[in-house]
Amino acid sequence: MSLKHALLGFLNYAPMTGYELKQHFDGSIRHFWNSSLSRIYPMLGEMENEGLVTMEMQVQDGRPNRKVYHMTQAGREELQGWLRTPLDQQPVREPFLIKVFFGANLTKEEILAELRQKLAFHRGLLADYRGPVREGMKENIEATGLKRDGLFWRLTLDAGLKHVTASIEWLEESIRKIEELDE
Amino acid sequence: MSLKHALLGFLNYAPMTGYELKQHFDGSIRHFWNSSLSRIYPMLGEMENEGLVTMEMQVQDGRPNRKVYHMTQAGREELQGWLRTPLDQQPVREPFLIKVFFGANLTKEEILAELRQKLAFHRGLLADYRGPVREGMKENIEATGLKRDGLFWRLTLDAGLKHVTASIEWLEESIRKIEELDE
DNA sequence: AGCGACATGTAAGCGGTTACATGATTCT
DNA sequence: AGAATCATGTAACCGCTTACATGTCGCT
Repeated sequence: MSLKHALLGFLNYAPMTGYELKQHFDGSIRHFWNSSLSRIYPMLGEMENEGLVTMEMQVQDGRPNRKVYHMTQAGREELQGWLRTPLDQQPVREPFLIKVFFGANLTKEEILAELRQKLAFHRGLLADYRGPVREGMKENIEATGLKRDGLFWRLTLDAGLKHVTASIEWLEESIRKIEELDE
Repeated sequence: MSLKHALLGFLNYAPMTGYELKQHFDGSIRHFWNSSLSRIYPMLGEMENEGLVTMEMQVQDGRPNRKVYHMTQAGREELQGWLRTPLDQQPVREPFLIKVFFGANLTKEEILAELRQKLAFHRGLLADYRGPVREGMKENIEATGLKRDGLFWRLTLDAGLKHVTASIEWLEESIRKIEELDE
C-alpha cells in the first residue's frame, strides 16, 4: 500500500490537510506518482482509525472545515518499517507494447503514426522533467534547506530522466527500422 | 482493456484454449505482460458473449473438456479498431521511487542495501532478456516463419532491454552518489 | 459573469490478485 | 512417492478511476 506511506512520508515533514497533501504530490512526485483526492480523503480516515495519524479540526465558515493530520509515533514507526522492508518486485505491464507486438496487423504508416505520437509525447515529458520539474525540486530544496533529503529527491528525477531518454531512443530506433520495411 | 486485445491478438494466429493462451503469454510477451488463468477464463466468456469469439467444445474424459476459442469477423474488427486507436497515456506509478524519495529517513547502509538488491534483480532480468527470452523469440520466428511479425516481436524485446539497461545505470550511479555521502 | 483555488467527501464500477476447488496423467 | 502438466473455473478482496455532490471567495 504505497499511497499510505507516501502520505506518511509527507506528514513526517509537517502536519497537513488532504488537500495540501495532494498539492505536495503534484509538486514533488508527479514524475513517478499521482493520486486523486477521492482516494486520499478515505485513506486518511483509515490511517486515523489505525492510529497512524491524528486529526485536528480547524473550523472555517463558508467552506468545509480544514482537517489537519498529524503524524503519531505509531505512524513514524509504520513509515520506518515500510521503508526498511523490500518491496516485492511488481510485474511489468506495458499495454503499449501489446500494440507493437501485434503491429503486423496494421500498415506501415498506421504503426508509424502511433510511434511518432508516442515519441512526441515523450519528448514533451523530457522537457517537463528538465524544466518545471527540475526547477520545482530545486526550489523545494532551497526553501526547506533539506540537503540530505534533496539528494534523494533528485535521484527520483534522475530515474525519470533515464527512463524517458531510454524510451525516446527506443522509439527513434524503432521508427527507423519500420521505415526501412518495404510493404 | 488490454487483456481482451492481447487474447484477440493471439487468437488471430490460431484457435486456442484459455490454457494455451496463457502459455503463449508466458512464452512470448512475459517481458512486458502477464496474466493469470483466473482472469483469462472469465474474459474469454465475456468475449464470447460479445460475439468476438466462438467456442468449440472438445470433450475429454478424466479432465475438463477443452474449450477452443475461434476468432470471429467481429473479433478481427475489434482488434483492428483497438490497434488503430491511440492509447491514452497512463500515468507513471513507481512505488520503488517513493522509497527513494523518502530515503533520508533511513541510514546510508539501509538505503544502499535496498538499491543493491534492486540492482541484482535487474541484472538478472537483463540476463533473462538476453538469454531465454531472446532465444524463445527466435524460435517462435523460425517455427512460424512470420518474418514481418517477428520484426515487431523483437521491437518489444528491444524496449525491455533499453529499460532494464537504463535502470541498471541509474542504480549504479545512485549507489555511487550515496556511498559518497558522509553520515 | 465565469473560472480557478479552496475544501470536503460518496458511489459505482473496473481490472487485477490471491485463495479455494477438482482431479487424471506423466515424469522424476 | 511427489511434482509438474493438463484443464477448468468461483469468490473475496483490493486499489484505483470516474462521476457525482456542495458551496464560498477572489480574480479577471
